[in-house]
Amino acid sequence: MNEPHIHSPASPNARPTAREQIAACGGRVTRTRLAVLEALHGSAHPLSHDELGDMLAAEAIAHDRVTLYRALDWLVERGLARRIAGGDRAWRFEVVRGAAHRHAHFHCDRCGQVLCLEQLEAAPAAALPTGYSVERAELVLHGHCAACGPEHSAAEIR
Amino acid sequence: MNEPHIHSPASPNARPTAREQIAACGGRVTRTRLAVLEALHGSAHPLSHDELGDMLAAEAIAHDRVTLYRALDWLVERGLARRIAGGDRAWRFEVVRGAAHRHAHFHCDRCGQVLCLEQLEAAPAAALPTGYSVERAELVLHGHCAACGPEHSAAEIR
DNA sequence: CTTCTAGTGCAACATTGTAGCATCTGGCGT
DNA sequence: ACGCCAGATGCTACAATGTTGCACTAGAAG
Repeated sequence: MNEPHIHSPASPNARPTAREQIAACGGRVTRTRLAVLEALHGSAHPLSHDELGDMLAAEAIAHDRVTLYRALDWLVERGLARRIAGGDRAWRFEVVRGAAHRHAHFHCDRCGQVLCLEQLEAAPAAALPTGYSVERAELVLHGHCAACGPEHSAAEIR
Repeated sequence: MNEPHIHSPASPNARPTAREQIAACGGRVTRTRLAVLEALHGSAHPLSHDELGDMLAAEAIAHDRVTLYRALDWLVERGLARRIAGGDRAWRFEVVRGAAHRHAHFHCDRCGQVLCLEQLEAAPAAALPTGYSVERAELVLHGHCAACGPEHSAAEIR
């Protein structure tokens, strides 16, 4: 585990660029990693593989699903991104903004959209049997987003 | 764990048997549903599809993965069972014991075991954007269980 | 510019879950 | 007890998501 707090020499207080973040982790700066990290930085909500794949395809960058998987794995492993398990069995990814900042997520069961709930902190450990150790907590609220409506069956959506 | 087998059709206050539960939902009492529901009732922790499949195979009941999927879907749909998303992309299932009783779960990232944390209620809604509605909250703690050890890499453990 | 190896791309595979359809059977009426 | 038939089952085939192995490409260091 290392410190991704390497700032650009010119602007020590600014958020490091994607390029700087990648280099600071000892990895090569490749178009795939760059594009993925920038896409995550630019998105208001966590992105699925599929969404990222579409974005990269639009930029004619990644021509392979596997490359994307590996780039994401690398980002997660280096602490630059975080993996979130949605209700379906597809991962979502978001950038890690603050070191210890963990927030809950909202998953729309209708359209699959995932939203960050910055205000809601995932409450950590309660009474666990001895020998158990908690590394992280994931709090996911399920329901319907505004676009999908509270209850009326909007069959035409999606 | 706490299975008081005191369920006769004549005692309306006791917990209904699996057979009664199924019949009460308007479904046919088949060996698959019966075996699945009883397996869930008898288990201290949520069971994965795989585990259930093995149990049914041992009893020579379900000869098909699909049948098991459908039986579980039916139980969930009728409110007799509940589906939990683990860290991997396999569902776990547990019986619904009390109508509104929702508890958190612990997922061992090493062996995949899931544990119920009865004391820990999944804290519901916080500030959500207008138009969003929450149906349920899932709180999952991730870490290592006692068998897998807190940090030493026990490579021989699955 | 050359070299070394991390990263990429491809193909094949693994796991988990669904769809369609023929067959069987639990519960019902007779 | 008998037969009916929609609901359940058991196939096979398929879909979605993620992983592994290996040959090839291209960052970046010298």
